Amino acid sequence: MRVMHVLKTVSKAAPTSLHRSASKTSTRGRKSPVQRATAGAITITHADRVVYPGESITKGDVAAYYQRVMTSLLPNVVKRPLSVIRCPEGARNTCFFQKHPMGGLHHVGTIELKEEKGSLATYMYAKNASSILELVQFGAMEFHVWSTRIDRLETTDRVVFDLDPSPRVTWERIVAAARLLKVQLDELELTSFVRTSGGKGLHVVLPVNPACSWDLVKDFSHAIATRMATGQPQEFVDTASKTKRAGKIYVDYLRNTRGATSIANYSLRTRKNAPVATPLRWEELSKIEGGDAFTIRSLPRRLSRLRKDPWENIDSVKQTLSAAMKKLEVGA
DNA sequence: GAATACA
DNA sequence: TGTATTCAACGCATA
DNA sequence: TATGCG
Ligand SMILES: [Mn+2]
Ligand SMILES: [Mn+2]
Repeated sequence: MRVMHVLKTVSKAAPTSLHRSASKTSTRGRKSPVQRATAGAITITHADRVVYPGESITKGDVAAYYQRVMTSLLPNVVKRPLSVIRCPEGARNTCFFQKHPMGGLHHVGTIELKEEKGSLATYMYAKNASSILELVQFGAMEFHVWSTRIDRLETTDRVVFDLDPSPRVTWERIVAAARLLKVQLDELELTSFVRTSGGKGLHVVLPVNPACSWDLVKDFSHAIATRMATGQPQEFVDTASKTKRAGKIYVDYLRNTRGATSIANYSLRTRKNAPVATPLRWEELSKIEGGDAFTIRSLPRRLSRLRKDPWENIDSVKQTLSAAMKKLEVGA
């Protein structure tokens, strides 16, 4: 069984189905009945190729995973500039970060946008399930999004605090860091959300609605990061240097700049056990084992168990940074 | 993984 | 037709 | 200007 057809989603209510074809010769010569019958579907070639060697997880498993989580993945991905990490020969071989579209894509949106140097470049964005699955066919494993939307690139609707621990920081300290951050945001009357990164750390994310300037989210998140690093210098740093980070947690506020990306909810990571960046309820943090607690194996079970996405209401929250920013300036 | 160059 | 080669990012901060 | 970093 070496090719697989992944059908387009018909509607949110109807789950997608997945067809496997055992035919190896059908791809040669005239189009086979199978290919013709699945017009509009995405073909996954080399579905049996092992892409996570330690776990014997195949490219077909990755496609099936993304199909399974699709209705949860898409809301926070669609119509946002999208980059991928591709590993055409598996997570243990050469992987690369890709932001520009490659030849052969038919279901991925493209947008010309101005880069920092002033020139235009073409970026990708997901339009629907087919966009994601086509990128999987091209070897995409991880999905990274901008904190903005393609129809209003100069404003942002997210603040992302990326808590990046040095290797020896314990999980308990990372959880404490996220909770401390939440308390500070609560005091500023800002609602925040938390997710595992799929790596070692956590992300704390707040919606900004209506969307605001890049300058404002950067200044705000920088001010918070600096306050944490100043208040508890034994625990936090606000610069990326690994040397200065030793034994501490880097509060990475630089996700909050035009062109920066963050891992998308429900994206896999190219790490051992195929972990998933997983949105959580704050109350769950006490029983989570680590930033890689949910994996390609366990996440679908979690999804079946939950009645709604923990971040379901993120875009219903109306809040801005202006009042909070003023309080910070006064307190500084 | 796909496009290209070449045997 | 088969096989080898090449390519697939960018912006910020710091030193 | 050249890395380190995500
Ligand atoms: Mn991180
Ligand atoms: Mn290859």
